[in-house]
Amino acid sequence: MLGIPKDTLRYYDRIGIVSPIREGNRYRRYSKDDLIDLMNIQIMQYADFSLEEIRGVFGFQRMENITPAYCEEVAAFLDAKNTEIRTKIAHLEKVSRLLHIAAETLRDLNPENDQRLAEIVRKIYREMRKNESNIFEEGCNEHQD
Amino acid sequence: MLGIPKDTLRYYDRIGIVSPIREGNRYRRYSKDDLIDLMNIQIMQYADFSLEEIRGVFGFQRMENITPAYCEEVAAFLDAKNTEIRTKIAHLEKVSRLLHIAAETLRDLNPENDQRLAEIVRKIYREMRKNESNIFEEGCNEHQD
DNA sequence: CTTGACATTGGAGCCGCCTCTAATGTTATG
DNA sequence: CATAACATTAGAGGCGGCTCCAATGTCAAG
Repeated sequence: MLGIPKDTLRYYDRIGIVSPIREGNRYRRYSKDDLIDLMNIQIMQYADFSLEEIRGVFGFQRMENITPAYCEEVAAFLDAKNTEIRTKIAHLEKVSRLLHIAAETLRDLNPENDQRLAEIVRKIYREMRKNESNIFEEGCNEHQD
Repeated sequence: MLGIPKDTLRYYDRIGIVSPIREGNRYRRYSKDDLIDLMNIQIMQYADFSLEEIRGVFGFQRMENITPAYCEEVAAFLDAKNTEIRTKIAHLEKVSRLLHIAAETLRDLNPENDQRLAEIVRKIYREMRKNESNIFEEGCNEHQD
């Protein structure tokens, strides 16, 4: 119904994310609530949550304690995730600019493009390792790609 | 020097991505060119390239055939990657909006927010499965999260 | 009652990218 | 020349999320 392969359903059961009841013959029987859970899982996966995170949310939600405090807690969780997503977007934006300039430079070789590419590469390199010591400054200044 | 763990360097050697020459005692000796390769690898990894893709690029580049045609080929490769990145960004933008609205809805429960959230979830659900049949319309219309 | 199509299980394998271990070899230092 | 601190290797393990397999159990149709 949801397009989830059977092996995946069994996997979810195994790791305790969606555990349908069993009939007398040990066959899994998915209730409406299970289906809703599975749909929520699909949405949360789309939204970049790991199964671990999803399990965390569901673990709490299954108790019927839908208090304002709980809502706030979940909202804070979502906000944190959103911050993470925004960081990823910022990273990808930088990468996109880098690729654009790199392609441009390859297509139209001139000092100005070279300059811009070298600049952006240096910037990225610096920020890639802003938490490390800069030991590497010694033997690498012939980096003239 | 570059902050790359030794195990990683050995791994790169094994998979043939950066293979330094060996001294008489079989110890790896990294030349300046190797260092430059490694820096380029770091940049390309930052830019979301897999080692497989990186190997592809390097395999060609090591021959000295830096013809315009080759430049164009690499540029096209970068463009393709950029398109991919832009797709990812678009996806994450959608997710970010979803998370924002979800958090808002949790914090301020009212029909209007509910409405917007349901709307966006439905939209995502539809586009998540635009290539599948919609068999699932039958038993799931009580999805009132 | 047989057959075929389902279900069940534990366990292995896959992907990319490391990361670690154990057994062994080489080098610098005291 | 002993010892410590490096290097080497093959091979295994780990992550997350499946995916597949073989051996077995259950059920509906003919």
